[in-house]
Amino acid sequence: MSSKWYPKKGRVIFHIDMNCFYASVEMAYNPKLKGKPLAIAGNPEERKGIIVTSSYEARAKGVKTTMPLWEARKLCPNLIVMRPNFDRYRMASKEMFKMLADITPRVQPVSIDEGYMDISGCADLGSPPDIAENLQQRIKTELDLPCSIGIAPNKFLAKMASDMKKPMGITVLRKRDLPEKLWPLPVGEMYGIGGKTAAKLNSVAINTIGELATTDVYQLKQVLGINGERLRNRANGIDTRAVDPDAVHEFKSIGSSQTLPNDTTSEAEIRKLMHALADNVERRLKRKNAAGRGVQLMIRYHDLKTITRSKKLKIYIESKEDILHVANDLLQKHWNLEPIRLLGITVQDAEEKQHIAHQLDLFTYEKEAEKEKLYSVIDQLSTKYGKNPFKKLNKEQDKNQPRTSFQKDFLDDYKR
DNA sequence: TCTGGGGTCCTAGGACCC
DNA sequence: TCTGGGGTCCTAGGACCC
Repeated sequence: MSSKWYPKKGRVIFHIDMNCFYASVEMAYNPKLKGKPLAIAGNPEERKGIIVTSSYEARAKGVKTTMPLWEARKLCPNLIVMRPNFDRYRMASKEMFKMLADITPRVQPVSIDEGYMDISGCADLGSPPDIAENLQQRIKTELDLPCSIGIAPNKFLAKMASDMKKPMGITVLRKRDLPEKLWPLPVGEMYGIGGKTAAKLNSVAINTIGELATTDVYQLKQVLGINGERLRNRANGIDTRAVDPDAVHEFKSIGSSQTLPNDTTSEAEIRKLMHALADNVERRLKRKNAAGRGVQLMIRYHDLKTITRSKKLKIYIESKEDILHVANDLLQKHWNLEPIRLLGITVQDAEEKQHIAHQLDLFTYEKEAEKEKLYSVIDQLSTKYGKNPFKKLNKEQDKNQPRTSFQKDFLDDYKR
């Protein structure tokens, strides 16, 4: 019976989307909040008072994500405002993903409150709508959290489907449903199309997803470049991306940024913030047992103008001192001395240490003197041998080749 | 009284190499 | 003799998402 749901070829993908996640977790913790207009927001005293999430009761009054707190209060005077409790949200998220993993190992978390599942091989558990129903009920009963589930032959359609019925919705979106369920929607509703792209499309009289689906590819490319083709495919229900359970480990950057209480040019304040940011990045790198090969500094000025300046490195770094060293250098070079509103430090090209191989040996030298020496050697070598001596070194060592003269030179230089 | 903080992916130009 | 074309790396910015 149920197996007729499973196509001979092709897949069955779920997208699970937790409804108003932060607000729902708070209500699960404190049921007295249920049925009330609740908003999770930053600190209004530090001008971070924007809405992060709100309950449906608050949304009914017009409260929206990213709205400034004062505006939300104007729309909804009895709004209950809470600061975020990230530890709670992380715990709830972990429990939720465990329940997904009980169904299949093919689970790909995409954020704290949503993820994909590939249940193509789960015919013995029942029809997809039954599996979805059981999962939704389990999350509701055991965690007291509502979610919506989209069922479709690929990730894009599953994502669009989960969005169609909230809260506690289950929506099936098959290819044959597209003309009726997907195509009438405005292009701006499509995942991957934001304000800018929607405006561009509207300017050439493409207003619905259906119109996007049937517009000539070459015409679309004129407006959107290569992305035009991809979006057109999606609008036609074409998306071959796999559900990848490992994607969650393949992070590429780790950053920290913060808006200052007031715009400032005070070097003491700026230095303090730079330390805090570098410290935060170091802590999170450690938690992931990772290191990175580049540092990016972000400066947002008083007028909201934002610049980023980055520096690629020849070695992997992980310590606060190294991160700060590079970030301060960038700040010194690029700060135009105007009042600063926000600073951010990001470590780029990050990798788990176990994947870094030989470079690791190099940054385990902990003593400052050794490190200084290392840096200067690297600088000399890079002028001598090109941009990335270590890459060459690795390649050659990986092949178990005898030492080249290059490697000998390097080691001799380093010992000296 | 101006919109936070965490990310990813893509583009485009210049440098540099072959 | 007089300037092609492909490829990669680096950097900065933009768009988008949660």
